[in-house]
Amino acid sequence: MGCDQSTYCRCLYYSANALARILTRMGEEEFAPVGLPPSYAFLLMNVNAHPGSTPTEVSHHMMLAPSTVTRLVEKMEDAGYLRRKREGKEIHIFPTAKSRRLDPKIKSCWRALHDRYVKLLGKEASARLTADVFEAALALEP
Amino acid sequence: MGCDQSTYCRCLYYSANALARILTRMGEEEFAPVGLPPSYAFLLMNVNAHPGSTPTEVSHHMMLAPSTVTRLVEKMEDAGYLRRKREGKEIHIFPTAKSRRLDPKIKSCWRALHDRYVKLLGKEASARLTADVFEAALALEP
DNA sequence: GAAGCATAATTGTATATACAACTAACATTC
DNA sequence: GAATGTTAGTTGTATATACAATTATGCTTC
Repeated sequence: MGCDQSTYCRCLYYSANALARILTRMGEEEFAPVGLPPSYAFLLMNVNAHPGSTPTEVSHHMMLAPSTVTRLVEKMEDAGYLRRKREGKEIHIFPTAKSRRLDPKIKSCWRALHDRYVKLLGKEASARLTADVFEAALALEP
Repeated sequence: MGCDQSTYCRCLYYSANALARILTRMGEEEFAPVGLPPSYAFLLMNVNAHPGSTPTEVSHHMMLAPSTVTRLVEKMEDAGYLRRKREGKEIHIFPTAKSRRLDPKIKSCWRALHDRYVKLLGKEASARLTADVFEAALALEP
């Protein structure tokens, strides 16, 4: 697949998007046991680890736009996993018992996802790639 | 931003998606002069280079699902950039004059995008990263 | 040459995400 | 203490993308 014309595969926009799509699909498969798409599971994991975070904080942690966090939190509140508390102009997000109970399962799916790509890429190579990709994201961030 | 908890940034799902989102935004900015989002511009570039491709071929080149290609081509046909010709059970996609005329501009925006991230990451590092990311995408592809 | 299988493309519907515009609360300054 | 600016969050709307189901065509085999 791809790259017989030797131009696309030298484009980081193209390659990074291709990789992200593949990992998103893998993530959806591996997170199926928790009954939530990976982005929601990540949000719960984040709030479980940092109860009382504000949307702004979450958006920094997860490198997402604030409006995206609003959307995700909204749905998880409707589904009974999170609770929002207004305090002045800030909002604090808290996990419910339901979210806490799910935490071990989320973490085990997360490990399964990790193991799956490590098996295909190799332990060393995948660790290096992940670090390089993350570093590039930081360097390019506006 | 991100990664003060030292867990997320070791997750390729998370890092790859973060990088892809940043590059998508950069792409949107750099491709603004052609008046099309980068994914459409890429499609035109591909069809200009390979007139008569089938959607299946394009979906392989661009590493996209066939249904996504249908959607993209549809819009570009409506906008007068592409033309579909049925031949038996296959479809062949051709550029119109409008698409061919746009080609140099698309390529110059593409170069601008390239230059922009190279400036931030360095020539060597970005070439290596792009190659590694692309190779990983191939290795993980189902 | 009809019945069933295989392949190509499309459509209906859903997720993930963002930007720009807006609202609400707070801070500053005169 | 009213006018102005600033920050936090939300909402309206749009893009990018996919999966599963469907349609349309062609291929095989008996």
